Amino acid sequence: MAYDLNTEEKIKVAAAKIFEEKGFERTKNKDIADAAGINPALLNYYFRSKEKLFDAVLMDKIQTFSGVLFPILNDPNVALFDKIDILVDKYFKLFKENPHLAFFLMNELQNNKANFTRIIKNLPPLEDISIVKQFKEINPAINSLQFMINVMSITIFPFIVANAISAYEVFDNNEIDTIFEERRKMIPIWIRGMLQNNPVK
Amino acid sequence: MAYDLNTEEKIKVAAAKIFEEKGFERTKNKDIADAAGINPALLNYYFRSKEKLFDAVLMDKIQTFSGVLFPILNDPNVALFDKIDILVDKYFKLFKENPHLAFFLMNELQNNKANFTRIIKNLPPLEDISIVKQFKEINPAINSLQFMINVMSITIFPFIVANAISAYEVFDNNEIDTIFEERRKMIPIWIRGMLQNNPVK
DNA sequence: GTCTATAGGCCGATAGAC
DNA sequence: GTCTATCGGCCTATAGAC
Repeated sequence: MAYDLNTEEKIKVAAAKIFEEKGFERTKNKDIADAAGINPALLNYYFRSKEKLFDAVLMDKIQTFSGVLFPILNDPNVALFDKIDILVDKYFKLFKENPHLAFFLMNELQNNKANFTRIIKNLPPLEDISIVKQFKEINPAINSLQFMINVMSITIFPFIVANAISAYEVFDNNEIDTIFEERRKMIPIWIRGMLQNNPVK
Repeated sequence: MAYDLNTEEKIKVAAAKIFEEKGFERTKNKDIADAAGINPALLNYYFRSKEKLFDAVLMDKIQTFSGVLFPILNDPNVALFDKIDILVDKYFKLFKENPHLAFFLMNELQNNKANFTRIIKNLPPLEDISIVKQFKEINPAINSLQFMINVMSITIFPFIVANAISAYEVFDNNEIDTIFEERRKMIPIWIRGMLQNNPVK
């Protein structure tokens, strides 16, 4: 915890960490207060309620996640496999710094539909997004959406599982790093492989 | 709710459904009692505590999930791509019947480490599992674990997300069915494509 | 702004009647 | 076995002193 934060910022930083690890219900105001080194009553003083604090934190996290995603996917000046390369690279950095982020957002996507609905409804239609057009150029017969699903799946899902099982000591940290480092390099190649081998459905 | 169940079974069936949808904390004893059509006190009479009821339900669900997985992956009489084909097919059926199952288990993998540790520690070593050997036969240079991760990722992750976003009405149910039906057919082909295109790391 | 004290609600568990 | 009534703990929120 940095010492130059004001009380409001301390609360938000601590809350972000603990909500991400434990979710809304299992996080108690006292947990946040202890982590922030403040009195629990201050949480209500600054944020009115636990729920409003949570919403503020959630919005930040959604922004962090999608701020990585959309600018890359929708930049027509970046070629398809460069896009995938950059996307994978950025998500690997993001999840390394925020190991619970993917899991947390997955959870909230399920629990907290109101907050996500607004965001999803504001996205441009799929067929207008640059990467979707690029998939179609390479192979007009394929379903671009399926490839987007595949890229996201093989990028994000392993982080969710790896983080969940990290406490089980099936692999040590070095092994996990090696596995992910290899994935970072291979995912664009795997996607290429999927595309080449793809007949009309 | 079937009418020929005894009270204990009614409670467990109702609990399985609601715990799967909402998780442990957000599920109240009263929710289960209402769904089962019984008095909330009976939950404690039969299962002693909410937590013990949850554990009983969780064990069943882990059994359902892994009961699909391991017999297929470890059967040396089934060829590699037949394995993948069967695996994908079975999981698609399972998740269609239990839309929240993958999400629920993902969650508990994170929250409920004690219950999973025992199970994971009892698995055979990776290199002894039939499908891992078969990956190595096809291409000795590849890392089989990575392909297992890829198969599980592109199979399971889309169900987690699709279910979570189903309330958002981005796609209607027919579209979602079509997308998943295509995935069911394509996943083995995609995996083949990944393998062919894979140099030594 | 920050603290202590406590109100007030919710919920799991149990006692005890039937 | 099943019900009603209630206890007791936990936790969020707030009143009020400093």
